[in-house]
Amino acid sequence: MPKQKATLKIIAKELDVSVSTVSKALRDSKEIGKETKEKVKAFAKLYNYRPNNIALSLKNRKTKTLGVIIPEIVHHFFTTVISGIESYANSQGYNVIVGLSNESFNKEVINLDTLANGSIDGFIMSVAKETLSKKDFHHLSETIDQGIPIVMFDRVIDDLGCDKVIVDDVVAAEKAVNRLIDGGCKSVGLISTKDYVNVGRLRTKGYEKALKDKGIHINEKHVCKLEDKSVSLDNFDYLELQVEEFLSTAEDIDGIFAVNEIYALTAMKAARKMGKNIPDDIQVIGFTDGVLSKHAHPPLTTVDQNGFEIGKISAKLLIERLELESEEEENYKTVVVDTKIIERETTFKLK
Amino acid sequence: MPKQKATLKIIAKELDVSVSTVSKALRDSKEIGKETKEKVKAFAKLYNYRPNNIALSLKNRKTKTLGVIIPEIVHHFFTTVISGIESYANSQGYNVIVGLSNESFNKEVINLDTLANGSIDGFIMSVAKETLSKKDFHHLSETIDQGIPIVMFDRVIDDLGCDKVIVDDVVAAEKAVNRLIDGGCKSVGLISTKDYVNVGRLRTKGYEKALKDKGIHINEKHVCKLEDKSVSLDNFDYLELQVEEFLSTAEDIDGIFAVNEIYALTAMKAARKMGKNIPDDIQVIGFTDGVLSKHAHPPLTTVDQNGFEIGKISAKLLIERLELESEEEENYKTVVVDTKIIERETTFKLK
DNA sequence: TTGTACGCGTTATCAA
DNA sequence: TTGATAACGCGTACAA
Repeated sequence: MPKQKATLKIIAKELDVSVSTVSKALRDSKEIGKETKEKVKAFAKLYNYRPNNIALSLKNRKTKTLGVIIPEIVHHFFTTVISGIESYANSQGYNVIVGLSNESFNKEVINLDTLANGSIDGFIMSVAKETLSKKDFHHLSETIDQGIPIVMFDRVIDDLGCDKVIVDDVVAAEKAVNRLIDGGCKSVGLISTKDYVNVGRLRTKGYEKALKDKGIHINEKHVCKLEDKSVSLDNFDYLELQVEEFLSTAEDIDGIFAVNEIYALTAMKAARKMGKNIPDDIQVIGFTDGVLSKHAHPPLTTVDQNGFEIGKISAKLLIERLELESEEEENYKTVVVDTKIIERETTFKLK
Repeated sequence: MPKQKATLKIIAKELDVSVSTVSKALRDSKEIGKETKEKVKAFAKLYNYRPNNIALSLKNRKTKTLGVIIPEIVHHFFTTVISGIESYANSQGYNVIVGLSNESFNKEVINLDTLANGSIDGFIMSVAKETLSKKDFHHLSETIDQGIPIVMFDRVIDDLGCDKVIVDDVVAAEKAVNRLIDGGCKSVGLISTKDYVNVGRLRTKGYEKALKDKGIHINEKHVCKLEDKSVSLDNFDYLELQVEEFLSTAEDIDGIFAVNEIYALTAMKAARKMGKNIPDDIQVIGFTDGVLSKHAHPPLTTVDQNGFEIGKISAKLLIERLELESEEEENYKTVVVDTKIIERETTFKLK
């Protein structure tokens, strides 16, 4: 077993030919004689030669790797997106390097900075919450200015020159609410976040729009906007209290649209505590189709964000841009990915 | 805004000095005059100069990036491990490149192959199930022979020259079973995988050991070994059938130790279907503390694998080996990470 | 104090 | 048909 890694140089020396001959032989150039070619190839196979990626990257000024920066990785939506990115990237001969911002502005900047120095050809990212609230996007515009394209998904910044992949939260929420109404609900309640959280605001908007379109008056007792630093699992108990209070002051609610899984599960738990049955007394639809929904009791009907598709499209947009010869083409796209409702057992079947 | 990326060469030309002067000035070499230094530094800052990682990698024959290859990323345990890896790696100036095998032997080989050609300095990986059942590890030993170190975690191959990070599955399983017995269970059932899955086999062993140590005869009707390509969520229905059958042929079971979350939840579901109450009729302990356990109904008592720690230690071991000058040191370590039981509501409280 | 030359591994171009 | 050279961007030993 050759402990030394094979390079063109080593093969050349061993075979007593020049480096360029070896290179050409291996790439099957017709410049090289049949005999030499065979000799070189046999030797290369024996020594298990592989071209050195780094050298190629340096030469081609392309690394064929994508930098993905996300706020958090222990999170179903983001991992699904990564899955989609990997899948498409690999199929196109690209690798994926992952950076985590942990929702921190500084870590996001550092990540961007380290990777931008030649390690990657372009970024796919979802912005950290801190960055969003700081509204400081100079690191993003700077990397774009340096000629490194970015594709943003989900948490997106409006006026930034880059491709974007999003879900239409308003439409998705409308779908969910309509589904509840079609399933027979008379009073649909909403469990959302405070309005400063982007997705919460948009999904609330969708809720309102759906009701208005059906000519239903919006009862503010049916709307619950939770203060909730991070939709994590740690503050679950506090959430529970808030939701119980909400449900007990709006006894007539027979359908709930919750803007995420956790809220939906909390609502189900609270309802059950009040002796209500799901879906017979209250139907529930959540948002984001994660493991929780699938394994809830009963399994939760949800609006699927389609993370895999988001990832795939993001990778596609980025790679297309990377491989576009003319860098002039600055017609940035925003792709809206479709959502669909995954029917499970917290809603009645439609006939 | 400079659209062109700054290089030493460009700065040198612009300032009409030599490339090495610029290089030295930026690295604060005392060889360079104060004036020149300042001039160069100012210019570099203006042009936002950063050394090109790729060129450095080529020169140093080190990429300062770690390749992580895991079977699946939409999976709580693995993402927790990645989190730990990232955290330590970044603190040491390393990046992390992620490859997914999707439990496939071929994809694992391809991933290893593409990354091994200079893109990374070493691997951290958990082996695909298919690789495990094929028992074909030539790709692993070959990359090690090429001088690229591997650290394996969780799904580990015994006779392979590399560092390993594992949880003592036997002991952890024993703990779980003992906990059930201490909690009053008379007939503890096991839901595990077929024996060729390493962790399944070891946890089964722990189950058997715990019973033997208490002088309890092992009833083969109490043991269920599921055939299960990937513990994913897609084949849930099929799983359910198998578990239901198992439970109905062993009616006396009053405690279940399941080797993963999904199996545990499936068991709970099946038990409930049979009219049994949890924990009153059957107590349950799962393995791997993920979101599912936390939000199960009722919340599931589990053995926590401590993925973050596993990731951190893996990264530490790998980086230490990478930065070891003497490559001779082949005293490979196997670190055993401790597990603990997270008490929730599928077991009785101990007095 | 500054500049030249070299090498990391590869390929493209041009010369032999 | 083969070989030498340059270049990608960097750092450093050595020469000026």
